[in-house]
Amino acid sequence: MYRWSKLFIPTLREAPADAEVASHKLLVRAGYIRQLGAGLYNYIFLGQRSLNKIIAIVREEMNKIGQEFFLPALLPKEPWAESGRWTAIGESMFRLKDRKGADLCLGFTHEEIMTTMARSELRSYKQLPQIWYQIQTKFRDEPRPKSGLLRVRQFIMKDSYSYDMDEAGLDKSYNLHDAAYRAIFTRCGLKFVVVEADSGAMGGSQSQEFMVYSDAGEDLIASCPVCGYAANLEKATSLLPPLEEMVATGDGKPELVHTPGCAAIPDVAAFFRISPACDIKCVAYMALKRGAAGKDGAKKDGGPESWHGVATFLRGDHQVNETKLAGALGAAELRTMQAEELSRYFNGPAGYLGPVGLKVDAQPLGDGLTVVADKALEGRRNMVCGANKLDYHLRNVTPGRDFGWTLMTDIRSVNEGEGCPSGQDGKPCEGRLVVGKAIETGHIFKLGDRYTRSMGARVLDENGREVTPVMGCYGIGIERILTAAIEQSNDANGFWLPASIAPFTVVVTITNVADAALRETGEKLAAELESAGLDVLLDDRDERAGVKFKDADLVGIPYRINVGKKVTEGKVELVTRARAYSEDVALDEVAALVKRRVDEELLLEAVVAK
RNA sequence: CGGGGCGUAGCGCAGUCUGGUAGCGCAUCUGCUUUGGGAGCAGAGGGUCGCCAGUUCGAAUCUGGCCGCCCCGACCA
Repeated sequence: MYRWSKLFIPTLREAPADAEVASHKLLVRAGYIRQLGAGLYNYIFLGQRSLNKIIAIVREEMNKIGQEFFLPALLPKEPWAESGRWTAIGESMFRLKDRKGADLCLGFTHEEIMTTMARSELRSYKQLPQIWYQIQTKFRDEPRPKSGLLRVRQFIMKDSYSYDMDEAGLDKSYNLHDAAYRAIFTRCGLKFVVVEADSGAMGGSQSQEFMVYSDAGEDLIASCPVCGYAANLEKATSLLPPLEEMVATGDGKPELVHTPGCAAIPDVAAFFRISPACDIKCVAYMALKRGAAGKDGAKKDGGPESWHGVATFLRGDHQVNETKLAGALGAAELRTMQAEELSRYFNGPAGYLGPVGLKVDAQPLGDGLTVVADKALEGRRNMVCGANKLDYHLRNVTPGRDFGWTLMTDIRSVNEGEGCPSGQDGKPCEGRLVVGKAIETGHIFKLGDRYTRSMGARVLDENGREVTPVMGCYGIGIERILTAAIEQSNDANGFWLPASIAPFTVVVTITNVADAALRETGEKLAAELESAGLDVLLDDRDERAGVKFKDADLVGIPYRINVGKKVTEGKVELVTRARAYSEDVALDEVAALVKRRVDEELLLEAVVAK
């Protein structure tokens, strides 16, 4: 039995000044964590205990579908060079050299490393499918660690990898993970949503994220309250209401209009008395192309890097989504054009850039200018755009007739209030999208043969022919489960965790340890609760009752039993932290009652999980 | 990487502008009193003022450099 008086639970009355989000403040105040450096945290007793409970749930559910491995975190360069990611993953990877000067890195993820196993060991279709997972530390040199445990440089991840003979097999492995993840997050008491996610520039056909709504989150989700459609903003699409086009003037061909001082979209819209939706804006980028590895992994270091000019054109009231854009281009990185680059690719000044008269590359990321037109410009007519000339715009501009592009695709972010893109039987959903912030706690991913092919994994099928297995990868951020749970359940006094992941399920508070009778009763009750199978913390500190109540409210334990004056009447107080609800219970019934409540909670989660 | 802020005792902060040898609250330790919502009284301990260099008789304070941490941004010209 754990006695608070003997433990190191350094609670703080005040939050550290540099903590912003609730979970960060409370994790520190409750004595779960202490900061070591930017994005680096020490996990102390209560924190480690809670993480271990989360890990136990993850492990239990994962063991139903896969096998646990444990790979090194210190990794040689070679597998990464084969896949092309030694260069493709830029500065996010921690790199180091050993005493012989050989390149190593700290594990960022483990597709390559798992696949070295797969290719050297898997030979026959009879051995597939395989699902291998590990629960292990990951290292990422984030540009900006932030928000306590939400974005850190070292964290624990459950990562799994599936190997199947074909797409149908991959579908099965993927669906097994989908179900396992739903069970895990449900058992951890999270109110989560599953959203369509960006599958990235590296290919892959499908991916889903498991999200917990929270203002502390870094992702934006578009969702439809009517049909349940939900997608990361990096992926979401929407239906746009039809627009009234401008009436053509003159001969209907592009016409130069003097628009002095109208560099910004609102000025242009006001000048022409039009909605910004009838304006075409230009956002110019430089895109980084990194050489990928050859198909057989022959090119060990990938090709050279090069920057290419990209002009994007979209509606004046729309925003570029750089994830979509990078995906469409196959670019590793994007940055906005500098002044000198603008003058190299365009004749006109910023604020008056337009698509008419540009020399457009036929292939993306060639030697000239890649032009990407947003899909929402398709079918539009008589729009306004910059004339590539100071203080001049063009009107009567019709996409396709008056200018061309390298590619036309969806590169914009959807906005709240736009129409839901889903529908059934040809009938569109009538819902309007809402956008909310969320924490990503899990991500599952169909990779296809991206790694198995580049690394040369092959097995023989039933007919003795060599085939490249297809792969999926699946991740869960362990600390993020804890963080998200705290974000969704806290108040000014502290937080409460679901019994399944709380460091203790019940704290027995002896209100006055100077009273021998109370102390004895508390000890006996704690022992009774423990033998009922509950994780009990006995608060036997020689502190005033108020101090112990405050601490108990702070540290995330869902139930508290106060052993106080009413013991003489054979009663104790049961406090349910989530509802701040207090009830008197007979001393000889309280252990059974708490046990029943906890079991009901766990059972409910288990049922929902199925 | 760009911008902003901060760095003084375990935590939260004042002192810096105007240079004179460091303080407050909480926490900690001792004693007494107290014991149902972060107690009271009395006493005590604890700080290379982020680091380095400079200016000065004298630097937490002024100057320069560096380091660290936090926040915003790294998308609409």
